[in-house]
Amino acid sequence: MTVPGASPPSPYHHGNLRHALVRAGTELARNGGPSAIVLREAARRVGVSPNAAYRHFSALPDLIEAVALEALAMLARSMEAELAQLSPTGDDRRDAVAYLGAVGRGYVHFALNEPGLFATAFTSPKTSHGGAGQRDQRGQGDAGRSASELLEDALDAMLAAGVLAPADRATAATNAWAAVHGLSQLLLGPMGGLPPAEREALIDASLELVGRGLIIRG
Amino acid sequence: MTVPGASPPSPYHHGNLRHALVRAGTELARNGGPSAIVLREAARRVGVSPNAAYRHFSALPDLIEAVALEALAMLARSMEAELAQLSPTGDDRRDAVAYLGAVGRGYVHFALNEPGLFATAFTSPKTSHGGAGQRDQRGQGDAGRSASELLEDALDAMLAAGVLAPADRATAATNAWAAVHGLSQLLLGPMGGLPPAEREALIDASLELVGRGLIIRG
DNA sequence: ACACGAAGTTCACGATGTCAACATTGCTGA
DNA sequence: TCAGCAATGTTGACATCGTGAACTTCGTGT
Repeated sequence: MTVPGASPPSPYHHGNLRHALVRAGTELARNGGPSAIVLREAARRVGVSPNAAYRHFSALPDLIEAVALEALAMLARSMEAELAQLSPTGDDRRDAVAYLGAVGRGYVHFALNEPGLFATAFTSPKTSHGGAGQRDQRGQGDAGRSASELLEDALDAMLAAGVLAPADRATAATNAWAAVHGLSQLLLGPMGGLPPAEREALIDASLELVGRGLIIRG
Repeated sequence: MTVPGASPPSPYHHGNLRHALVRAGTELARNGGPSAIVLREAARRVGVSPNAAYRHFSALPDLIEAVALEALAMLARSMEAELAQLSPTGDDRRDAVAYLGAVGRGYVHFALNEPGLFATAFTSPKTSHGGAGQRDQRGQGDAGRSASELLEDALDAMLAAGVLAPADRATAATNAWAAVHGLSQLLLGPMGGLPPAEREALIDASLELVGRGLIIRG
């Protein structure tokens, strides 16, 4: 019987080298961040010559970009996981806010659990130095929604439930994203080594502040 | 006439190699970010052999760290510049809030004007991958205050003026920092290429949200 | 006057990204 | 069916990088 995923034993023609290299690169990035993604090492782990990679990536930054996309997908999955353990109360207003909170928590938790991949996900393409770029809409989770789409969904729900002022809708995504992204960055960097308890408290406080800023006063 | 800053013509013994290397490294980081800091290139620009650097830095990460500190100082100076063009109204409450706004604006503007240095400033020491680390309290501006100290000053002023609830004081710094840091990151990355007008508007909206979240309701 | 230590230099090595030329494979059209 | 072709890997080579070891210069204190 032929196993569906297994490639027939051909020393040449790996089967799906591209995926294998991305996986290896992801593993490298997991500890060590984007700068730990080393083309030769990835090839070595896959058991292929270094230059074979050039059949699938124009150069190193291309591999890194592919890994970043993979990381982005994992981010989305982390959010989905948090959303999954949400139990709707039936109160649309409350549920919408809870939705947003779950999205935020999924984001921060991914950053904390996978610092290397998180850093890689937001290492901008080419030139590597935080420059501009919009890889954006790919990197989807299991439900086929990207991280940014999940956030937009939450905000739409809030708008529909009437807890978000229409005037704020436009900037809400950026503001919420910024708050959560910045928090993650700080928790990983300058405020690393914070005891988990305090950390969780800080996350909650931060998410609450986002809420306070966004939610219609009443 | 001997120029004050010029070192006497000694081919050996550069005079202040360390500073020179940091300056060269800073220039490299300015375009290209932390990964563009190349020890050999820095030495080359200073006109010295690569290994001379090892008399002043234990290894590459040490140089990068020094450049990061320099970048942090520039960040503080950017904030100070924004603060300088503030004209107090005499209304403590209003002034305190304006102070916080200026700090935030200085932060974001530095990030936008010097993306490479900004990225370098927040590249954590060693291992390079966003891990933990607290270089923190150095990297001061011209007034001798670090970026984080300037932020704390603003919050203290708000507390004194009664626009910040004492209960919020503890988490305020992190929240404000996170919002501004995240915004910078987004503006540089996924939302790069945003027309300057919209960008400024977004910055204002974001800073206002921070205010809304922090300022005592009334 | 002179040894000594700090600051630079040269030589050398292993690793990396990438180019050019060559080898192997599997599919495809006559 | 089978020759040939494009895709996929391989080998060899090169410039560059970070870094260790040994040597050289030079200002200084005794």
